[in-house]
Formats: sequence, C-alpha cells, structure tokens
Amino acid sequence: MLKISELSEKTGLSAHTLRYYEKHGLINASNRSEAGYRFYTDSDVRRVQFVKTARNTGFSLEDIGQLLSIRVDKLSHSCQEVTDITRKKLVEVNAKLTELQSMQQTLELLLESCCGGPENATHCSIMEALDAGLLLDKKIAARTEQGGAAK
Amino acid sequence: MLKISELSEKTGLSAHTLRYYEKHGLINASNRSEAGYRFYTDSDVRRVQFVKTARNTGFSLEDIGQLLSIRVDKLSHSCQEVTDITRKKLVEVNAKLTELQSMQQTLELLLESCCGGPENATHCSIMEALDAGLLLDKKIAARTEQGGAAK
DNA sequence: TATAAGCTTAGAGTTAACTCTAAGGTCAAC
DNA sequence: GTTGACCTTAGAGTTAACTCTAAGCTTATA
Ligand SMILES: [Zn+2]
Ligand SMILES: [Zn+2]
Ligand SMILES: [Zn+2]
Ligand SMILES: [Zn+2]
Repeated sequence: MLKISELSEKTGLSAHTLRYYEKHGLINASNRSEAGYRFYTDSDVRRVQFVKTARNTGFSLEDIGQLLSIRVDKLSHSCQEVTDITRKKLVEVNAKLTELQSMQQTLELLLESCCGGPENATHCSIMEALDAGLLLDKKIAARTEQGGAAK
Repeated sequence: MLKISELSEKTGLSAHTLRYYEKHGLINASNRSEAGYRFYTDSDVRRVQFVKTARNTGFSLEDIGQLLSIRVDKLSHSCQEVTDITRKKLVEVNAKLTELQSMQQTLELLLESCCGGPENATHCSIMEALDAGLLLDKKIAARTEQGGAAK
C-alpha cells in the first residue's frame, strides 16, 4: 500500500497529476486511510503504469480511458477495438509527422540560403523567401525538374 | 484599399484572426474609415502574407513578432539574428519529430503484433505490451543485437 | 507539544492560437 | 426607410493536460 507521494516517486508522475488522472476517471486508489489519505495497491500501481506507458506512446487521456475499459473487461472487447484506437492514433501521428517534416525541410532550406553573418539583413534570403511566400518550393521543383536524378 | 473581409478572402485568414493578430501587434490597418472600418494598403497586405507564410513554416507568433521587427528595419539587424530564430525553430521541430517518430514506430509495432480480429481481447498483444511497459523496445534491441546487419 | 512535512479538497491559472459572442453602429440596395 | 450583410469593441470560451494555490487536516519526529 503506497501513499500518493510514494506512487509519485515510483511512477515519475507528480501527485498533482495522479489526482488529476483520478478526477478524470483514469485511475483510483483502492483504499483510503481513516483521514482520507489515498492508498494504492499493487493492482492500482499497475494500472497507473499502464496509463503512463500509453501516455508515452502518444495516446490522449481519452484514448487511454477507452483502453482502460477494455483492459478491465477483455472478454467483452475485441482486438479490433484495440487496433482501431491504435490505428487512429497512428494516423494522427503520421499527419503531424508529415507536417513537421515539411517544416523541417523548409527551415533547412532557409538556413542553407542565408549567410548567417553579422552584416545587416537588407540582403537576407530568409527574409526574402518569407516575403515571397516561400517560393523556395518552386526553386526546388525547378532544380529537380532540370537536374533529373538527385544527389 | 481592402476591407477586412476582403483581406480575409485574399489571405485565407479569418477576420477574427486578423483582428487577433492586430491585437497582438503583428499587423495593422494603415487606414480607417470615418466609421472606424479597417482599410488595408498593399503594404499591409504584404505584411499579412509574410505573417501567414511564417506561420505555415512553423514559427510562433512571438517568433514572427521578432521577424517582423527585423523586416521593418533590416539595416539595424543582421542575418545572424534571422538564422538564430530560424535555427531555434528547427531545433524545436527536430525534437518533436524525434518524439513523433518514436511514437510512430511504437504504434506500428503494436499494430503488427495484434491480430486486429473480432475475438475477445484476452490475448491481445497490444494490451500486453502496454501492461508490460512496452518492452517491445527490448525485443527490438534484442533482435537488432542478434541479427547484426539489418534488413 | 510544537514544528515540519505531507495529505485533503475545490477551484483557479497556464499555454498557444485562435474562435466566438454580444451589443451595437454602418452601408448598399431595393 | 428598412432589410441584411458587414463592421466595431471588449471580453469570454475552447482545447489538452497539466500545474498550482489556498485553507485546513494528519502524521512523524524531536
Ligand atoms: Zn546574409
Ligand atoms: Zn540572411
Ligand atoms: Zn487478437
Ligand atoms: Zn490484439
């Protein structure tokens, strides 16, 4: 039986966060002391660790709520339900990834194009590109079209 | 001279958003009608488009504020200031990218491991992995160690 | 027994970037 | 001269996941 601070230390989640998760129905302390202190059983701890692992994997607290309801009654739920949640998350992650990769490429091109020196920015190609609506893309397209095979 | 709805249409930013940007010091309408209606000059429009482009590139409104103050007085600012802002953003983007790639890999592995079928989830390997704290990683590590060269 | 550390709750604050609402003034058209 | 679309402002609401505060018990230690 762990007190909240002990569970906090064990899981790396703050006591605040643990109470927050409880308020949102994700976890619970099986027992309370007479004074109302939370006491967590091993089973409680495992559930918290499940939440933490799912959180690290990118699932939202809402997703985790669904996963937890499957977890407590596996007989009434199917693998498909689990993969639906997982696949939905993967789709989200992939979308963000695509967006970020595009940003990354743009930022790298911008950095390549600018001298980064101490002279004034009247000639700065980053400012120019932002002013021109990033026709960097067009430059790349042109380069690719012309150059043929990359490298 | 464009009214706000016209600028909105031209830029794809809502009038709400344009007023929001103004309130936060990013843009401005050079003129107002007697009744107080905003009127935007070509120069205003270019500034708004700069903001939009920078936003699409991933810069925060705060970053954009800095870029704009460079933009209006390029003589007093250096290319280095511009690359500092850009590089800082790239570092952030790379960090998020790393995190998301790790999530992506985990989610893909989870999906591979689960049958996704309609039977009950008592044997679900996704649930098992989440319960076990994702020792998938360990499986991968083991596989990599053993297998040597990939593919 | 007193001090400090730790626990409780309800509820407010944080962050970023919007997004929307309310209450009212303006303008073009019919 | 009255609709209806558009404009104004100030300010509230949204989202997610915390994070913190206040006010007040409880518990262990000295
Ligand atoms: Zn330069
Ligand atoms: Zn430059
Ligand atoms: Zn299965
Ligand atoms: Zn399964």
